[in-house]
Amino acid sequence: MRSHSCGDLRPEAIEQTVQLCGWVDRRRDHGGVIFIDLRDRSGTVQVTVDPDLGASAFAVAEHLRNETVLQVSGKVRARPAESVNARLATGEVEVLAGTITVLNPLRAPLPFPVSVHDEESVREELRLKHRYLDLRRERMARNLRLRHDTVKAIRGFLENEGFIEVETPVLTRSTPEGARDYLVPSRVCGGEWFALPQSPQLFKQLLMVGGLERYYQIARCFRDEDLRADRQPEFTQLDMEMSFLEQEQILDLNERLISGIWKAVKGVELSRPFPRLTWAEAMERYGTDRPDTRYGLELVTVSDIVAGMGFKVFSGAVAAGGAVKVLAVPGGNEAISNVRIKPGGDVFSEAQAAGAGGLAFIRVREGGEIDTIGAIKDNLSPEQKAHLLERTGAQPGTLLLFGAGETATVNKALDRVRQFLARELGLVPPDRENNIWNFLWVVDFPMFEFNKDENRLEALHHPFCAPNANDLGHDPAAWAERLPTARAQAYDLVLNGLELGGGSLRIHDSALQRQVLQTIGLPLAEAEAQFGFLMEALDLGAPPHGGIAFGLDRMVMLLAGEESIRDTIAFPKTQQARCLLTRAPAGVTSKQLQELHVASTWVEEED
RNA sequence: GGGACUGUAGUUCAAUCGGUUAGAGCACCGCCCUGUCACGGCGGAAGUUGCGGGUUCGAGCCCCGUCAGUCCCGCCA
Repeated sequence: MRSHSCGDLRPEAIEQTVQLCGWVDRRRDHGGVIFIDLRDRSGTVQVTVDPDLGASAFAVAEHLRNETVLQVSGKVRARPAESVNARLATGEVEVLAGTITVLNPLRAPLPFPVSVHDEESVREELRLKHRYLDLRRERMARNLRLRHDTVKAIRGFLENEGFIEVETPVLTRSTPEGARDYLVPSRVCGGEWFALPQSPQLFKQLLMVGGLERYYQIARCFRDEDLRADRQPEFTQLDMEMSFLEQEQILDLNERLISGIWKAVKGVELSRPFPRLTWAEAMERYGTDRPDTRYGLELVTVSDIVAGMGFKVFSGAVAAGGAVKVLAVPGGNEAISNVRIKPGGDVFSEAQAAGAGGLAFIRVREGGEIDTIGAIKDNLSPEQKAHLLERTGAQPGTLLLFGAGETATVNKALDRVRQFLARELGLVPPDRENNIWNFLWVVDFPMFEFNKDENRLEALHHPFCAPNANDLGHDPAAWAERLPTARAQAYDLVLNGLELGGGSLRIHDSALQRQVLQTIGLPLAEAEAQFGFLMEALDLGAPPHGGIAFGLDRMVMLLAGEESIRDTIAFPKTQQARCLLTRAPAGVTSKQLQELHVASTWVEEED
């Protein structure tokens, strides 16, 4: 319901007749004046009851509870300028009402305050149960408008770049790699199942084979995994794919896209090109493939310095093929007490949560003297000490935190400690409105990583990424041998330590595609059964192509300064993947199950 | 699957060491008020302290279980 005359509510529209609709804001009511919120404009209009109506203002207001839906017809009239309280922006005009019609009275008390100016926090459970009320509040209305502005900027930019938007199926086939699928039983093909897409990956590649050189889609994706503040079972991706472009061209285009979004939505001018970091360098210096570069505290590897020393925690880690790395904290001697680093302390707990046994530490004093446990101090030669201080750039007052063990564990622990300390030491801007935008491309990911549980390689991104041509070589006979250690032509866009999106150039050679699928342990027969249609398409004139996908919910979350993507989604689900509003998921009738050839599963589980 | 936090009136919160009849703001209801804009004044109603059990002379508070929400680990090509 919209006021068709809202556009007339400007100061110059004095004495003009208008009709408007909105919600009563009774918290701002006085007996003689009714305040109406026009939610779509975030504006408030004052309505004065015309005495000619024959009813007293109080008699009218009596029927108007907060959030009553009204239609008002009357004349716009000017307010005395001196009585306008601009700070509250309650409207520079008011309407002298000729008629006031209640379009919908409030038939039940409000479950929680809805006034658009009320920023009081409400339990999220309640907000989700009555999401339509929550959406009336200023915060959610603002976030949804911002989301709209973001999508509008995306569509505008890609339109200019020659992209066209194509929809891909939501009912598709289940594929073995990746997250758990949401499954949909087929009634017509009894016993067979659709899966909801985890991403439109294969379809967008097929669109490239179809000759659409530049595709995009605001695509809904589904993954049946456990939820987080930034993970919903259904979420939205900006999905893109391009033919004939090389990695640099794709990165450049996407930098311009992102800059365009930030300019349109935040009015921020981003500096380009965005910095690049190889995956190997990111892991080495930050211990993570999505480093937050808003602060320093970089990790330094000292394995070579401490190898063979008498302190077995260090030398043992190196001997076992692991690493010893240091997080140097300037001023850490002052800021971080021993208690916090030892078992039970908060810094210790961070490292432990990442799987580390603990943290060794050295405090650097005046004159390069060091303070640490005897086991380290007694086994450290003057040369080793000098090397350590030099490589870590330690100054008097610096605290050196050591991680030792398997490289992956050391990286994970020190990454966590680094992020924790950055917050503790106030290195991260605490304001929700993020005003530092450190974009970063991480490139040259490995094709695969080893999965210990399943004793096989698995694709780091997905098994359709093209390997680096130099790593692969030109001899197909050597592919099987060279692939496992090859780098991928893959890239992630990282913003302030969060993964905003990622993509790659794709394989357009069916033989190479088969080889990659085999490398991740998929037998040839199964690869054909699952992905035969892809390999066939690759053989029928597939152009070189590549693409990228951005998490739209996450992007909007960052733009809005929110900490959960739920606040960027109109109707999100709870951590149990339930919709509190519709109470989905829910049971169905046995007739429905029968038609779908699905056996009833209401069986009590053992133990 | 695991760890942590939260749950008190419609709502946001309080309630001392386990101790009398569980309080306050806003919302709601009634009366008054025609230039207010978080209007104001007077009055009122409103509670199975999420649910179940236990300890105790006595439980909102302690213990066990359970439900719901949130954060995190695992998981998320």
